[in-house]
Formats: sequence, structure tokens, C-alpha cells
Amino acid sequence: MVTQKDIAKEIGLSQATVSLALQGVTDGVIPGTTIEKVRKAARDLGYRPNRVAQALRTNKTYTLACVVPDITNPYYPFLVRGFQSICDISGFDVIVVNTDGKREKELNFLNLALQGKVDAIFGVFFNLFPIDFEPLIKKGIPAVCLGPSTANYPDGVDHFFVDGSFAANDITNYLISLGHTKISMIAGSGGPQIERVDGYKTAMVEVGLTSSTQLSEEFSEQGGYDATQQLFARGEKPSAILAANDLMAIGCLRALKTLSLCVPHDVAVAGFDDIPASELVTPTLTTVRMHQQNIGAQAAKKILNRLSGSESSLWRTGPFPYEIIQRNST
Amino acid sequence: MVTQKDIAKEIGLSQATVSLALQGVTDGVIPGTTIEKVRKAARDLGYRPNRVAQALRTNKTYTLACVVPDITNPYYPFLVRGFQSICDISGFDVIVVNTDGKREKELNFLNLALQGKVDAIFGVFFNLFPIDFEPLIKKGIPAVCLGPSTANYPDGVDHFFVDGSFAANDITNYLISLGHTKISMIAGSGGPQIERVDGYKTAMVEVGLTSSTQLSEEFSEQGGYDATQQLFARGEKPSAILAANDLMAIGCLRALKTLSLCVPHDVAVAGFDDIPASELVTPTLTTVRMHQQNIGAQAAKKILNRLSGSESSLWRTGPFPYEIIQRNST
DNA sequence: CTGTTAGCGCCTTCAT
DNA sequence: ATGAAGGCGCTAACAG
Repeated sequence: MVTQKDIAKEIGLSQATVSLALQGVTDGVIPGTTIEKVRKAARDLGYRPNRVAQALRTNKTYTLACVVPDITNPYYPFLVRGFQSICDISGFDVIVVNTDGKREKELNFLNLALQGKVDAIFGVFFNLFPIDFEPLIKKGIPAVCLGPSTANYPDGVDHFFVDGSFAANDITNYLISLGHTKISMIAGSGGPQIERVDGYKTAMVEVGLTSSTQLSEEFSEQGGYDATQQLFARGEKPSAILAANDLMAIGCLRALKTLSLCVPHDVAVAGFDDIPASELVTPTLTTVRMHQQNIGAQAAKKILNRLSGSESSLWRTGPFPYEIIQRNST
Repeated sequence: MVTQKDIAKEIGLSQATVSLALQGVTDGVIPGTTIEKVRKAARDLGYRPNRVAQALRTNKTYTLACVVPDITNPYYPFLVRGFQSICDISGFDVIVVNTDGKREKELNFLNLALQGKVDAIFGVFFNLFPIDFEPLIKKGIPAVCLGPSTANYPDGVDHFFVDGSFAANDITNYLISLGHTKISMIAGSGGPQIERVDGYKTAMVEVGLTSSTQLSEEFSEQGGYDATQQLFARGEKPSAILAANDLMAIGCLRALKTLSLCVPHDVAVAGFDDIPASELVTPTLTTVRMHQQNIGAQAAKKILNRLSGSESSLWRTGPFPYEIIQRNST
């Protein structure tokens, strides 16, 4: 491995001078000729700075952690990509990890930061408590969480949430405006979608309708299928079903087909997230576009600003735009 | 930050002894009582090993790079997740980066390894030449590439490929067995799908049929749509279309709808990859399941074995299973 | 059994 | 303008 020492030896300078020259030195202490000489030698020898040594010395790894439940869930690739796109520009690398929503793993990945492997953490956590973040806060490690607004994150942790309750409220009202009165919601248990259920309930109560929610273990396509089957099995006959996310909505479409119910004629269906598949299914799915890629990018900017010290205000909400995408399922 | 030095001071031992005790020491050199004492102090003080310092000292980062064109392309999340799942078990973290298929970025991410930030690289590269890997090989850094079989990777680089030509051959024969004689293929330019085109052509020639390929800029849904439009615009009337991947096949379905052609009655359609959306579209898509998650996992195993020195044979192919999934589009 | 010593490669004062 | 020296936190001989 070629080190600064090797360069120094090659051209008869000290390693310290090489280090300075390589950094370009802000205040022209090193003469241009020397800088050129060093650069040339570095190139000739095939020198590569050792990022690990730099990190140890400067206490900056230029690496961030991005913690998601499951990258194969179509919601997350866009979030991650948006996050990476900003990091990439600033020369930060991103370690991506999956938790499957398990508390044990979520905790474990907090260690990435505590062990100095990353400079900061961005994550979607389902099962952490405020106290779990204390060690991070004590070490001054920035953490930005995307989660439901009901979460009670401690000071020192940015809590970045897309208010699903407003969006849920809006789309419920949209369904009501179409003339639906018997609207049921299907959802998974836990996760940032809880507030979507809240928004739905609120909207229903406001206009004097009774809400009805069917939970499923998972917020997956299969979960949506199961919840829909259970809904009808227990005798409900909604004219519209709101699913907590698009995957569940797509599972719902499949269930309705087996029940010989026509969408949207017999039952209207709407979801959340606008994942790519939602405009590929038949009928195409009405949904709420959440702009995940933008959310990921905003989170990255927030973290980078915090690391550079140019950001001090604590986030408790982000004014994230969303929009109802009307398609053929309603 | 609590260091081994702090622990040493706390209980009146030397830092070196603390290091040994913390490592558990294989051959019982350190008495159990001491180990316990050190562990307790470490816990009490909230000690966390500094992974960066460890990495500098041992020259092992326990981090791997996973280079993909675009994580939002539905093919890749499964590949990445499979890769991560094995790494996770072995305590390796994974830096995931997107290249968008650009040579400049592909080269750039090779630097992650050259700069010592990762121990090895797994990647899907579209525009690298054998010579680009020389620096890696010289440094003894393992690299595993997933790519088309036609690629000519240098010795020292594992070249891990799923032979798309066999699969393409098979599915073409499957279409022929359904009675189709006018079969066209749509594909993007470049990338690991080239060999799929080869397999298709070979199969056609073998039975004396003439092949016809329509290329598009991108191998995306839009690319599939465009290619299909162009195909018919130039007067071809295939009874079956083979798309280089599912995204293109789905775009093809959309184009056929605008052309008022019924699938599979007027035109049959088949794709590759079995992405999740392929069984959500209407009609559901016949495709070739490539088991990306397994592929990612195998790649991870190969890399880890190489790092541990328990693997020496060079990979030039992987016997990866694939299977034709028959659905309603054929 | 435990401590001393010697770096890993780099950055950063402080002298010269 | 350059070099010498110290140290980031840790591991790994080698002495005692």
C-alpha cells in the first residue's frame, strides 16, 4: 500500500509536508511548485488516501446509516435513493440495513453510530423508546427519524414525520365526497401508518359516520388480502375500503376479485404511497402520493446540516406535500 | 468517549490487558476473574469499541460495498436484500450505492475499496473494462461481479453470472411450443440482458425462424412501451413478444392496450425476472424467475469465503436455477 | 498472567 | 516553507 510516507521518501520531503500539500492548504503556506511535485508523485505511485486512518484521526467517517424495515418493500427503495442522492453529492457513503421492524435489530443498528462506524443515523423505527436514543444524544450523534407523529422522541433527535393523519383525513373526505358512507379501513399493526388510521377515524366522526377498522398482522399484499377477507367474513359490507398502504390495497383488490365484487362499481378502493405497482394493477389504484424520494432527500439535508453545524433547530414535523392521485379504483 | 484506556485506569490495569480481556482471549492466558472485572467496568462506563480504530489496526473494516445501477429498479432490492442477509449474519455492514449504469460512477465506487473503506466489492457493472479492476487485484481486494456471460473479467475477479442465454433459449422455445412463429424481442441497450437477446436469437435460428429485435434506450417500463410502439410502427406483426425484463414487458402490455390488441389472444407477452409487479398486472405476466435474493446471498457467501481465505477457485459462472413462471399473458 | 512497546496512516500544532 | 513530534484507539508481539 502506498502511503504518504512513501511519497515523502520518493521526493525527499517529510510526511507532514506531503499531508499538507495533498490537502491543498488553504492559506498558501506551501508553494505551488511543491504541491505539484507531491501531486505528481502521488499519481505516479498510485497513492490512495486511507479513509480509515483519516476517520480515526478526524473522527469523521463520511458514512451515514440508513435504517429501514425492509428494502424489498416498494416504499423504501425510493426513500433510500432520495437519501443517497444527497449524500452522494456531499461525498458521504450510506450503509443500508434492514430491521424487519424488530426492536432487537433496530437497537443493534444504533450501535453502528455508537461504535463510530457512521457519523449519523437516519431511520424508520417501529419499536424504539425515547430512552434508547440517550446514548446517541450523549455522544452528540445526529439522528433523524421518520415516523408517526404520535411518537415521543427525545430532544436531540430530529423527528421527521410525514403527517399521515392529514392525508388520511383528506382521502377519507374524498371518498365521502363520492357518496360513500360505509367506509372501512384495513391496516397493519404498528408502524408509521397508525396515524393514518387516526386521520380516517377523525374524518368519519366529523361527518357523523361510524368508522370500522380491520387490522392484519402484516402491512403487506397478503395482509391486505387477509384483512379484506376477514372484513367480509364478519359481515361488513363497505362500499369503500381505505387501505393503510398500496400493498395492502393491492391485496384488497385481489380479495375482492375472489369475492366476485367489482371495483369500483361494488366497492371502491384507495391506498397510500403511490408505489410503482399502483398504476400497473387493474384497475389502477387511487392513492396518496407521498413523494418518498423527496422525503429521503430532505432527511439527508437535515443530517448533513446538523453535521456541519449549520443547523440547530429541532425537527418535530416536516411540511411534506402529498397529493391524492385519482385513478380507476374509485 | 470511553476508551480501553479509561477502563484500564478505572481498575488499575494496563490498556493492553484490557484489550486482551475484552477479546476473550482464546488460550486462557487471562484469568477469568480479570476478564469479568474488565467486562463489568466496560459495562459500567458504557464502553463501546471503536470500530474505526480496530479497522485501522487490523486492516479489516467489516464493511462491504454493494454496487447496483438503481435500487428503485424492482430487480435490485431483492438482490441487495439477499446479499445483506448473509452479511448481517457474519457481522458485515453493507454500503449500497447506485451507478445509474454510468461508467464514471462505477469507477468511482471502486475507490471505496481502494481507499480502504470496504473489504470487498459486489457489483453489477455495465461499463467497466478488465483493466479497471487491476488496482483492486493488485491490492488483493476481492471483487464479485454479476454480469453478462460475454464479459471478459480479468483473473482475480469473480465473475458471477446468471446465464440469461439459457433462460432466454428456454422461454423462446416455450413460446414456440405454444405455436408462435412470429416472435419479436424488445430490449434495452447494454447491461446484463444482452445475453438474453443472444439466447432468443439462438433459439429462433435453431428451429429455422427469423428473429427480430427492437432496442430501446432504457430497459424501463417506458422503454418497453416505446419499443413496442416502434415495433408495430415499422410494420411488424408478431404473435408473441419477449421482453428483456418484466418492466419492459409491462410497458409492452400498456402499449398493446393502446393498440387495441388483446393479450394473450392477439399477442402473447413474456418477460424476465419475476418482479413483484408481474403478478399484479392484468393479465398476469409469464416470466422467468431468476431468484435474485438467492443470487445476492450466493454472492455474499462467495465474498466472505474469499475474505476468510477459505475460497480460492475463481468463479466464471454460477449454476443458478431459473424457472419459467406461466401466467396469463401467454 | 500482565505490562511495555510498537505501530496502523493520517492530521495538526509547534518549532525551525 | 518544511520537519519533528505527538496522538486518534486499538491490536499484537514480546518481555517480564
